[in-house]
Amino acid sequence: MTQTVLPPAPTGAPSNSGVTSNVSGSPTFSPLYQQIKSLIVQSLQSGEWKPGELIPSEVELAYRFKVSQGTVRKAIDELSAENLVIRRQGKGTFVATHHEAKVQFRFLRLMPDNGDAHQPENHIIEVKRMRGPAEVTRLLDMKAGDSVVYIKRVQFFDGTPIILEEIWLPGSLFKGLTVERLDEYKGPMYGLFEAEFGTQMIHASEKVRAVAADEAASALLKVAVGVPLLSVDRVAFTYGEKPVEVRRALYVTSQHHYQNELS
Amino acid sequence: MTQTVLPPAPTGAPSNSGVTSNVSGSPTFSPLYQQIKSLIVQSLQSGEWKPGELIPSEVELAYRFKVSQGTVRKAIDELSAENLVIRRQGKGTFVATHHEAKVQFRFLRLMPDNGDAHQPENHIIEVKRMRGPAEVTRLLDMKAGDSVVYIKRVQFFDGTPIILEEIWLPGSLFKGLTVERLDEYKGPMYGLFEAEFGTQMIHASEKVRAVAADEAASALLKVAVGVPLLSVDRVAFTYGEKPVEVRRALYVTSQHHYQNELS
DNA sequence: AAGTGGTCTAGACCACTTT
DNA sequence: AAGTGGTCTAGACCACTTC
Repeated sequence: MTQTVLPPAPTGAPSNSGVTSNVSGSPTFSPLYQQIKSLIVQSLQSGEWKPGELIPSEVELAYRFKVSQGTVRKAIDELSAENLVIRRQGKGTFVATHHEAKVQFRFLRLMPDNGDAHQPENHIIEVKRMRGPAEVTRLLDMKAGDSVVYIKRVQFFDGTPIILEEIWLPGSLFKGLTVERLDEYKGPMYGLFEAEFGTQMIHASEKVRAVAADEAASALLKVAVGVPLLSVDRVAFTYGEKPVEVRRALYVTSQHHYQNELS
Repeated sequence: MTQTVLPPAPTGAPSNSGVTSNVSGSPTFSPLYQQIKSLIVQSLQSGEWKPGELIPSEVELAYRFKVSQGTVRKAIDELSAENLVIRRQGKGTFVATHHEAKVQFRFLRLMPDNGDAHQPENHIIEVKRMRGPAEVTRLLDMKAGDSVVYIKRVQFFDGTPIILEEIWLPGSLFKGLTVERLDEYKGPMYGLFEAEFGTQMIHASEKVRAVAADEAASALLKVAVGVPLLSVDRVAFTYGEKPVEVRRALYVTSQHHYQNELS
């Protein structure tokens, strides 16, 4: 410990060549890794790397953005924590996709009280284009009266109707969406949205209440009028916190429950 | 870029002096920062640093554990992500406490449909010690028939009864818990558990259903029999994934909702 | 053997808070 | 000025996957 080697060439503050220079005192300061993160999100959003695909390695991204691998790593770490990408040691980093069981559990919290979860069976009741109701267009950040796609469906578990859903989507983003398209598609609806319409749902906000079954719900869910149902109002978002789906669901919770982890 | 400075003294693989040596091929391998994390959790659990208090700085912990500051940083980063500690730039890292609004929202997801959340008013109905029901002792990892503390209470928001709860706690951990103790305590119940009984709730798992109000719920929540109520069955855990509370709550959701973020 | 992400170190400077 | 966490770099080796 007596040696006092000459200090290495001072690296210190990064030069930030290639990315917005972080001048001290700059009002719009943001850390380099956040800027890198934004650039990666832009590439995800633009479709440069599609769901399920491999994105460039950390070394390659570091070279592209002219930053250190550690900075790229921190950016990807956060994207991984937000479930936008999935890291696999030895293989690389992949764009998250709804064609995976894990992801589907994140967006459907309904579990059977005992036994394992099965794939639900979809019965589309109605698909139509319409002027969006005021509340829907407000939640979707659209102009009043803008066109939306409306979907009504029932989901069966083991032959029993459990979920009744109404869904509203921006008409501009889901032009070719028909009942046939929905019927022929196997797997989760968000998988269809991702594969056929290039819209990736990355997070959602839900309001849950207990309500009584009305005549319509009673008929479709095969329960008596007045039976308690779980009402789940969802707004789902794609990249950039842009709302792209409004959904109102009713769950029969006599044999199922909504599972939630508080942490 | 032409200079090729002589390489710095090879540091390379860490010697790991002071902590379990990570011999390659060891069957019980775990990264250094995970071991550090466990040691920090032990200190939290033992009460060496109490809720709300400052823990030692990264530099100090690095010296204590004989690892680099970066390794301590990664350990604390994860603890911060898990809400066990809170980092404050310039000040230090603090042990998370239930005496904070933020934490309370994490454990009570009920929000008014419009307007701001107010502090609820507690009305304790009953507190007693009893032999734990089979399902309760099972969920709490206790032996059948072990002693538990039972609490029944109603919570009022703006003078209206909204929540009816039954709570079961291990008798051994909550010896002096009485109705007076609960009545005189202002603030969230988990704050009392933390301050008076040294038990810190760090996460919980909930099963949510819609049920019909029975006679008892009807009387206490001032709603008609049969009205749909949100049923929330919770198991709460302290350090080390140890279950220490079972709670069954009924929420009136005509003016409130259970808020949940899917991400 | 080569490439990927995962861990660990060492050192510099920045932003923020307190003394 | 001193101490804290926050950012950034550079380089090493490890664990895992594929060729």
